[in-house]
Order: sequence, then C-alpha cells, then structure tokens
Amino acid sequence: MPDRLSETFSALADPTRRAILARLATGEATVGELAEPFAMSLPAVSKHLKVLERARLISRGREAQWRPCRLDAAPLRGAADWIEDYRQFWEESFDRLDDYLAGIKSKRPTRNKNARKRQRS
Amino acid sequence: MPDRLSETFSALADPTRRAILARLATGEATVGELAEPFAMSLPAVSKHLKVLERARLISRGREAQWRPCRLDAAPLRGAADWIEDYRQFWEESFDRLDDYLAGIKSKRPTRNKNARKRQRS
DNA sequence: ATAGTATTTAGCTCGTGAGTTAATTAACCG
DNA sequence: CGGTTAATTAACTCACGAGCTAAATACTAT
Repeated sequence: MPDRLSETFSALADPTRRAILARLATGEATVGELAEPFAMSLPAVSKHLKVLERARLISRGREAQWRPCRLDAAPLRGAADWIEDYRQFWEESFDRLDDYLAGIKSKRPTRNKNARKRQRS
Repeated sequence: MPDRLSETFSALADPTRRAILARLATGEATVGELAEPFAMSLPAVSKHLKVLERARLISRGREAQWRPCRLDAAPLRGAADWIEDYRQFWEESFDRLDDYLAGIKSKRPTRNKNARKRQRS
C-alpha cells in the first residue's frame, strides 16, 4: 500500500469493516463476538481484522485462547483532516441546492445569484 | 459497489485520485491538465476520473473537444460525518500519548489524566 | 494424553482495480 | 475533405481483495 492515508481509506471502504469498528467503539470484543452478526465465515472476518490491524485501526491482545480486539482510532485523524479541507466545497454545494429548491418553490425561478459563492446553471 | 459510503472511501483510497481532487479544488480542469503531473498514461487518468465520476465526486461538462472536470464534494459530507463519530476516540488516544510522553520526561510518571487539549509534540 | 474451543493459515475461486498500448470517437481548423 | 488535438474504448496483463472449505495452531479443561 502506497501511503498511510490510502491504507486508512481503503480499510474504511468496506461495510463489514466499518461495522466492526462501530462495534469496537462500544468496547473490546473477541473475534467470535465480532463475527457473530455477519453472514460470513470466521476466516473471512479474521481477514477483515487483519486488514484493520495493518491499517492500525485496531490492535489485539492475548487472553487465553481469545484475541480481544480494541479500537485504535488514531489513523482516523489523518483521514478527517484530509476531508476537512473540502468542507467549504460541500457546504457550497448545499447552498446551491438551497438555491435550486428555492427556485422550484417560487414558480418563477428567481436566481438570486450571489446567495453565497458561485452557482450552477 | 455495495453502498455510497464504501464507494466514497474506495474512491479516496488512491493517492492519484486524491491529488486530482486537490487539483480540482483550485478550479475546473481538462483531462489533459489533470494528467500532466502524473507519470502515467492518459487512459489511466481517464479511468481514475471515471471512478471519481461514479462516486459522484466530480462531474464533467463538454466544451468543444474538452471535457472539463469540476469538483463535487457533496459525498465527502457523508464520509466526514461517519468519521466524526470517532473523534472522541482519537482524541482519547492522543491524550494517552500525552500521558506517555509526560511520563517519559518526568522520571516519575505523573499521570495528568485530564490534559484536555491534545498537541503534536 | 485427549478432547474441546477460539482463531489463524493454506489453498483455492472469482471478480475487479490499476496500469499498459493501440485503436476509435469527437470536435476543431484549414 | 484531410489533419490535428482531446479524450475514450478495447483488449490485455498483473496483482490483489473478498469469500469459501479444510486443515493447522494455540490454549483450556478433564
């Protein structure tokens, strides 16, 4: 994997893994406990955990025959920081949506051009 | 692709595509302009753009023989919202790091549990 | 030692992501 | 028309992600 950020996003790009992280946000859990909600084999879950571990989103201890997993959210900070740089852009697009909806509600679409930033046709 | 969030994260899990988005944050650009910084063929970039388009992170117009691309950051909102749910966890882990570093600097590790801010050493 | 439980590893299939070169479409210009 | 530029499509390779079953490991308990 090229870089850390790619590894983080890649790990998050799977609904099973996101669900696992969500579960771990409520506390530690064993592999079996994590696997239980899913309609897939245990080895499949084990692989997902390995992906999350390589991405450093979880870490694992040893307790008898169990390997309890715990969330390690630190890499999410980098992802959040990256996305945050684009916040102004999606807020802009919501502004444009507002304009659009406003245009629909009034029969004559008064295009109040400078509601905030630029605007789409 | 299963769901929207997976598609978004998956699209972001490639440094080339993130660089393209960063470039588009400065304004519209043609495929050739976007491809120029990269040591890869034009078709490769074209495929990246198709991925971004399917993820609705960009949209494309037509102007003569050019297809100008523009950023469409709306899907990033969903990604940001998802990650945001974990903010407390990575802030916690930074707190623990602070504790750890504090423990190193003072020979007797005084665990100042409530250092709230978080700071990059 | 044996059996049982938890988890991983091995080995396989299938699909798809990222890259290539070569060929094709689309639009302009003379 | 013919030629040039911009971009995509086609056809292919290579690597890897996600899933499976079956076998191996690791530890507990009897």
